[in-house]
Amino acid sequence: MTSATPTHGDNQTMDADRDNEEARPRAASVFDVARVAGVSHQTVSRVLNDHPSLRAATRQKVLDAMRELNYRPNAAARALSSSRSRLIGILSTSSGEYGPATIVAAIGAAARSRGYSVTIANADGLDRRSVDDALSHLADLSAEGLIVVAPQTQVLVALEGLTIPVPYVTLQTAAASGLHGGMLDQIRGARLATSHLLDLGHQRVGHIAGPPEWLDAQQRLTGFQEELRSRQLDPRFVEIGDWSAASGHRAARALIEHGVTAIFSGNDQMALGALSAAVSLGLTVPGDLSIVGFDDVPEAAYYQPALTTVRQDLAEAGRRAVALLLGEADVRPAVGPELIERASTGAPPERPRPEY
Amino acid sequence: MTSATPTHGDNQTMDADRDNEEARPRAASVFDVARVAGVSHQTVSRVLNDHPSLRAATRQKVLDAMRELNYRPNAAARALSSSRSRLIGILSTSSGEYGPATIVAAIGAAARSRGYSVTIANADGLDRRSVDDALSHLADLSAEGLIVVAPQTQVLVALEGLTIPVPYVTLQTAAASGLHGGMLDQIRGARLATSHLLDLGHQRVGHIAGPPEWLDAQQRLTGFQEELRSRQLDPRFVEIGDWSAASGHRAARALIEHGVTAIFSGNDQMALGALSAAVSLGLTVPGDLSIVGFDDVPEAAYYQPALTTVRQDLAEAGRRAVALLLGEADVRPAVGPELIERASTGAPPERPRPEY
DNA sequence: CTTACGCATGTGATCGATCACATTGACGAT
DNA sequence: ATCGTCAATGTGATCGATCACATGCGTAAG
Repeated sequence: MTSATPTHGDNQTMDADRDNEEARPRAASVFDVARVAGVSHQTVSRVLNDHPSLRAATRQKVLDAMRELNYRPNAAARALSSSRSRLIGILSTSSGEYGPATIVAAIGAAARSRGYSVTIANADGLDRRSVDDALSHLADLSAEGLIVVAPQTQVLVALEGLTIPVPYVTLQTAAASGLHGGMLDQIRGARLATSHLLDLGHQRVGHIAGPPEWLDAQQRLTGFQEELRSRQLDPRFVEIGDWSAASGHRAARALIEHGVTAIFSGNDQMALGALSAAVSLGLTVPGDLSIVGFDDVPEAAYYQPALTTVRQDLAEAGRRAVALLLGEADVRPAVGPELIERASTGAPPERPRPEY
Repeated sequence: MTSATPTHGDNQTMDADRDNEEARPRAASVFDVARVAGVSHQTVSRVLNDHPSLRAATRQKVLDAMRELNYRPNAAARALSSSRSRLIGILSTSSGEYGPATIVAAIGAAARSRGYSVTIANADGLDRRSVDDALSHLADLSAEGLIVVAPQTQVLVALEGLTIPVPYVTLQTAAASGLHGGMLDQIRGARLATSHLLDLGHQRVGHIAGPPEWLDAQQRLTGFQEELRSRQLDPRFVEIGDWSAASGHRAARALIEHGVTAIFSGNDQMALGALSAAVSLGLTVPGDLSIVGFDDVPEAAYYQPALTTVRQDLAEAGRRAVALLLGEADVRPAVGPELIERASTGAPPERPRPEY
C-alpha cells in the first residue's frame, strides 16, 4: 500500500507549492502531513507508530494526507530520535557458498517483513583484524542485533569480547559459550548420514571434515564420531578439507588408501571431489565406495552418481534466527535434518580391497 | 585504528561523569569530543570530514579526544543532517546462486572500503508487486544508489518508472534502454564458448538458454546466435531452462534428439544436468557429445568429465560496479571472459548419430 | 457538584550530526 | 598605513522524526 507506485504523480504540482518559494524538491515530512491533515505533527507520529488512543477518523485523515503527499518516513530521522536503527547486521566470513548465501537471503526476507533491514559485513579473512573491522562497521551503523552466518570459533571469541555488547545469534547449535542460537542440528544430521552407512554394513568409514575452526565442521565431525563410538567402531579415519571439491578429492584419496569402504563428507562439494577421486582411482560408486554428502545443494541429484546427502532447511533456519533475535515468542528449537537417499551409497564390496 | 578494540575501557568511569547525574550510558557525541579537545563541535565535524583548512595540531587534539572517549560517529545523525545515507542498495532476485552471491560479497567489501554500507533487498518473485516492494524498501532507507544483481527485464522496467529516480547500475552490458552499467561482456563469453565448439568441427550445436527475461540469459543466447550466424550455421537449436540442473537435463535430452553433437549451456548447473542426460542416454562426453558451461563455478573442474566453461571475474565486476556507481573516474569497461578448457569438449564423432 | 482519571491530542525539547554564516588574525598588495 | 583575502575556527539553525510533558474534555466516583 505504501509502496512506491511509479505510475502516479498527478496533482502534486498544483497543490504542493502553495507558498511559491521556487521549486522545493524536499520530500514531505511529518509536518507537511500534519498541515494537510489538520492535526499536529505528533499525531502523525502516532499514526506511524500505531498508537492505541487515536480516533479512527483522525487516523484516516492522516493516512489520506500521507497518500496525497506520497509521504515516506525518513529512516535516519527515526533512528536518530528513537535511537533504534531497525537494522540487523549479518556477520559472514564466506562469499558465494551455497549454504551461507541461502541463509542470508532468507534472513533478508524475514527481516524485511518485520520492518527491519539487513546489512552484511564480510570478514575477508579469519584474522582478528578483519573480523573486528566487520564488527566495527556494524557497530557504527548501530545494528540492533547480529546474526553470525558460518561462524568460526575466532569470530565467536571476538563477539564475546565486545565492549558494547550486542545481541547475536548463530544458526548452529550453541557451542561452548552460553550464547543464544542453534536451529540447525548438525550433530544429528551427521549421525543420520553415518548411521545410514553403518546400516548398510560398512565397518570402516571415513570422514572428510571441514576446517576445524568452523562450528559446522566441528559439529558434523562430532556427530560422525559419536555415531561410530556408539557402535564400537573406529572413528579415526578423518581427513581435513576446506569445503572445496579440490580438498575433498585429496582427502578422499587419503581415506581410500586407508581402506575405508565408505566416506561421509562434511559437505556436498567435497563429496563431489571424493566422487572424482574414486573415478580417478578406478573405483565405482557405490560398488566399491559409498559416499554421503551434507547440505543437499540443488545440483547434488545430478552428480554421477546422484549423491546421497543430508538436507537442512536453511531458509527456515534463517527465518528462525531472525525470530529468535527479535525475541519473538514461538521459536521452536530445531529444524530436523533429513537424509536424502540417492545412488551414491550401497552395501560394502563383498571382499574388501587390500588396505594398501 | 578506529576499530572496536574490546580490550579497552580503563579510565572512563573516573573522568566521564564530572557532573554526577547518575550513570549516563549514552555514547559520546561531537560535543563531548569538542569539550575534551577544547574546540568547537564544528571543528570536530571538520576533522570527521577531513576539511582542508585545519591546523595539524588541532586535528591531532581532536583525534586524541576521540580515542579517549572511544567516539564513534552516529550514522543516523549524519545521514539526517547531510541527507546522504552512504548506503548502497542491492536489488536481487536470486537466493543462494553462485554468481549473484559472489557478486554481492564483492560489492559489500568494495562498498565498505569506501565508507558505504550495503543493504540487500530480495524480490522473491518476478511480479511487479514484489519488485516494487523491494525497491520501496530501499527507497525508504534512502539508498544513494542501487546495484541490480541478476536482473530480469521486468526489474529494469520497474526501475525506469521510479518516481524518485535513483542512480543504478547493472553488471550486464547495458541493454535496450540507455542505462549505465555493464562490466560483464557475456556476449563475448558466449561467442568464445560457441566458437570453441565450432573450431573443434561441430556443425550442429545446441544451446540451453536461461529464462528469457534474464539479461544474462539474453546476452548469452545472443552471443551464441551471433557466432553461429557469422559462420552460416543454423542457430535454431535452442532449449530454454531455468538455470537448474534439472532443467538442463531436460533441455539436453531435447537437443540430443535434434541430433546436436555439442551443447553450449547457459550456466554450469544446467551443463551438469546435460552431462547427466548424456550418461542416461548412453552417450559419452566428449566422445559423442561436447558440452561447454558458463560461469566456472568452483566445482566445475570436478564434474565428470571436468567441464569446459567460461570464466568471468565476478568479484572484480562487483567492485567495478561500486566504482561506477560512486562515479569514480577510472572505471575501465569490461573484464574479459575467459574460456577454461577442460575435458568435456572434443571433436565431433566421426559418423554422426542418426537424427532420430 | 466537584474531583479524578483516562482518552485524544498538542507543544516544545531533543537526538547528533552538518550547514550557512559569522568572526578572528595574519599577510601580502596597494 | 589600509584594505582585501584567505586560513582557521566558532555560533546558531537545521534535518525529520520521537520523547516528555502539557492540555482539554468526557465520564465515573465521591
